[in-house]
Amino acid sequence: MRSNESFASAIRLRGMKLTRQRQLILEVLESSRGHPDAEMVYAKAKERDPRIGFATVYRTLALLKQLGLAEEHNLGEGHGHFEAVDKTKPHFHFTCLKCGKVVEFVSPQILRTTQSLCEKKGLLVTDIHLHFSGYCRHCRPAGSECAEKP
Amino acid sequence: MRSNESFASAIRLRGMKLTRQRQLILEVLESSRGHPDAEMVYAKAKERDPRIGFATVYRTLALLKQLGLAEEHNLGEGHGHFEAVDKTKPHFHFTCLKCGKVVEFVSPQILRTTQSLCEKKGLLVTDIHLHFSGYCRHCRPAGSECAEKP
DNA sequence: GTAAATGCAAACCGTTTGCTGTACA
DNA sequence: TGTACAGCAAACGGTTTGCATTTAC
Repeated sequence: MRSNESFASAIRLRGMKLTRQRQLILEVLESSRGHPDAEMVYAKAKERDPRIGFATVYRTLALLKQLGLAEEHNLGEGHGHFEAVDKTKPHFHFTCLKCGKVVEFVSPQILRTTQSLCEKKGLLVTDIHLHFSGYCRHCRPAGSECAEKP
Repeated sequence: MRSNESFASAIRLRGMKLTRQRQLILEVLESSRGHPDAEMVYAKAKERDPRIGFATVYRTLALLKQLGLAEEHNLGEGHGHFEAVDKTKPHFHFTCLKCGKVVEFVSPQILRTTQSLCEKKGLLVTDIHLHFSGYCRHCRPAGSECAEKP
């Protein structure tokens, strides 16, 4: 909940209001371990505020994205998945095409390479969405050429 | 149109039929320079076959994806964009958040890093979707910290 | 008190599906 | 000629919007 104060100040800075629902949705997102979609956020929020509506969830998720407190990812399901941002830990996602498992990755090297590409082309990169898909250790067809190291 | 024969054989191998519409949609995709969405593909196809329908476009794009002849990308617009695959040239996309321009990237280093991550975790990667967003050279706010090299 | 946000339902938009007629093999 | 496909329109699912009401400030 440490981001609650920064949320409050960012909101007030813009002349917006810190409502019960907005706080709730941020809390739901921060306490979610995985990558909930809007429906899951709605369901979890509804447990604590049965009167909350879908529109509020979507509007608040959009607001959190704008404020840099949440990220939306396309994990290959055709709809958005959300995640509270921890700026100290940028990471990427792998989705198994068979079992649907999502694995998170950290790769400082990819961040570095991206930064260097950005500099070369004069681009200011604000977001990196790197999404792998394929087959995880357990769903991989036997004899596939990607060797597993012990 | 060099992929037409491989398209024909791939199709026949599966007991499917090589229709006028399927050939047309592949040709439209191959002759498109950018990253058309389904609607743009439909519009271009319709110029040459006014009776073609949306369903055929979607079904054929899905087929081309399955056969590895087309890729679908999320370029941050909330709907799919398509591209004919040139297997010799895997690349990534940057979208400018202000002017919408899409820049293509090649980075063997990122491919290598990805491959190495894949090996370490025992994952078989079949697809890499790397999408940057931010501001291009012309839309970048002045004084932004990402230095441009001459 | 007043501007902004909520909740509801309807609209929206990209995509998929069921069905009947058409055309490839 | 038989089977897969096309075209149409209706359904679908996720998301957005308009509007009356509520709420934070």
